[in-house]
Amino acid sequence: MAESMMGLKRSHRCTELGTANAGENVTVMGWVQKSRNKGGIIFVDLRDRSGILQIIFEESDCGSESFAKAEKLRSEFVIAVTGRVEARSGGVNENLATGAIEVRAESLRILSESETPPFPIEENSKTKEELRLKYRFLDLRRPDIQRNMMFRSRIAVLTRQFLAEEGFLEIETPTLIKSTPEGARDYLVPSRVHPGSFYALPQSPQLFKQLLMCSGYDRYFQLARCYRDEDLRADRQPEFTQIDMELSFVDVDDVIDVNERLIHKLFKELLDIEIPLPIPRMTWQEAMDRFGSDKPDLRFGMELKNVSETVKDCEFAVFKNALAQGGSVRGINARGQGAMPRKKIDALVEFAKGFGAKGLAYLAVQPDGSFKSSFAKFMTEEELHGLVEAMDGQQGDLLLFAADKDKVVWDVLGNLRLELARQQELLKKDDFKFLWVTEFPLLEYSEEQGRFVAMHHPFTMPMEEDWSKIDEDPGAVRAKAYDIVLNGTELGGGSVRIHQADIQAKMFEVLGFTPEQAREQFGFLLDAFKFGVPPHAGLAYGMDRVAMLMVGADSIRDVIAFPKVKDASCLMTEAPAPVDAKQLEELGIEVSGEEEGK
RNA sequence: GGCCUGGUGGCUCAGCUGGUUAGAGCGCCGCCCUGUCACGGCGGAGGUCGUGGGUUCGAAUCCCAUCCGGGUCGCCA
Repeated sequence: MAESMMGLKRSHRCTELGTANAGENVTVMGWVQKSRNKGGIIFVDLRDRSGILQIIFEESDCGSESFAKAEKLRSEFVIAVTGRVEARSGGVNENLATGAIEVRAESLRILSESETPPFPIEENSKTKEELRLKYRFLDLRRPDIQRNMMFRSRIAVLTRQFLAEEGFLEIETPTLIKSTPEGARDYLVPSRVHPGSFYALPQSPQLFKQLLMCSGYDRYFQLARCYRDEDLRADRQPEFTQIDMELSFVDVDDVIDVNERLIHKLFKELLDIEIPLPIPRMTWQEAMDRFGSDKPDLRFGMELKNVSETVKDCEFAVFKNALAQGGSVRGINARGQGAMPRKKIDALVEFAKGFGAKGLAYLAVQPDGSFKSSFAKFMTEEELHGLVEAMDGQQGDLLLFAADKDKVVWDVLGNLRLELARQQELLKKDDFKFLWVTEFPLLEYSEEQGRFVAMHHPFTMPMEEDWSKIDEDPGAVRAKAYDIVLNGTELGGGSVRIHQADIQAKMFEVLGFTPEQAREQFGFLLDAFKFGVPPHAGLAYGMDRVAMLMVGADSIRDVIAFPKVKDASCLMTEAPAPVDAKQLEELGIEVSGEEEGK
């Protein structure tokens, strides 16, 4: 049934036509969004990636053959229409960019017919994501997803353009690499030629971009696909794209400068939003103390206050014990929430427990100035007033306190702060608050592994003034590492890298690598560093997250053409899937009977 | 792996304190309609209530298991 488009050439996309084209003969092609057959006159909404255009069919214009075909049109048929652009003689449709015009069809070809799609191809789809992802090729036809994909493309193009102008070279690095046990789990790829040996897919191009600096390329970037075999989240996919860069002969400020200008350009050109420069900076310590998070959302206040000093002599056992064990007591002030019903407060307590809190102490300042509190009976009137004052508590405020180890207190209050903001709808998607978080700890202690691990990665440069503490107090050493944060999301991160062999050797030692293990894992990098390596630093953005926040999507899946679901499978292709025994045999991989039977 | 949440015609949902032939809107199919654009009118088809088991005279509804999504904690150097 499908007709050929021989002899036809598309002249315009649907919304490239306007009143200025009235009288022109045009050829448009696309999908039938909707057909309205009035009997002797048929209106067809034609859709392509640019938008919608109304076609009008009357037998006197298009002839009986085309008219008969027009009567058969159904949703998602692919058609080509040649005709004349006219100002509408009926009413203008204000909802359509092309609402003032229509194309009066002179001929119609049905290039492809369509079954009725399993769900409507429309904006703001209410269809379950499960179904949309199974038919992702149809879902991708929907205007909002198409806009997202086009927006994403512009991010990529502008980024390339900007970085090229700044002297960056786009260089590709391998995606079949050597596995490194630190960090996230690797995806492994078996080698046929080396049975029993595996490549890993990169979690990032980290080592290669550092080698490029050694090799003198000076400024590198890449839109790099990266892979991490960890569980998914709304903003995490097993494969994702980094805007990855590395620069030689620079320090922190140089990296920040060029990236602030990149961010400014993207927001200006894509959203016409002027991001004020310089972007504010905050040390990791300050971020934790004020917001309980290393990626604070600055769209609202509700900062944490440390009241350990204020309550240190009180008789409330929860506070006392936390302090006795070296922890702290901190609080947040939910302004105007003093009348929150008990049930809702209890829900907040449960929420807090989800982040490791044993409980959550609260104090509501009543309109008459009296207190309603879960712990008032353990404190003197004087102590209570001191606490309220320390929290700047006004009438009608709700004060919430967590007491525990610092790490728990930060986590609990940092997340509680976000939860309260969500409840009060303080998080506006079109409000973009950037922040650099700097001076991250170099190392953090892993209870699980019983040793210090790199917070960023083992090649991160410590701050010179802290380096002397590496032996007696490794946890106190700060790093020349920085994250770029937007509205509570970590958009990207980077660091100055170690380029001195002695510091690198010490790092490996602290991380528990023997010199042999370090050699085995990173020998090529250590070798490279023997032959003249420039000081260098870099940064990588999660490009999907950048796109997600810029378009206001709730999930990273909305800006990825073919995303995977929670268990890292693809509902459309059904990857991953079992493979032929013969394939496995070639790879030298044996399948145990148990697995086979499963 | 834990916790929360959802699965009922093609789509979105209602029904869920157990009780006749499981409803609605949209979509779909047929006929009619020359200015529609959420077109309209008339008629029609379409559902093993995710799957399996159990309780019961009787299960969409209660119980158990399991599958498939979503959120989140762990995890993500």
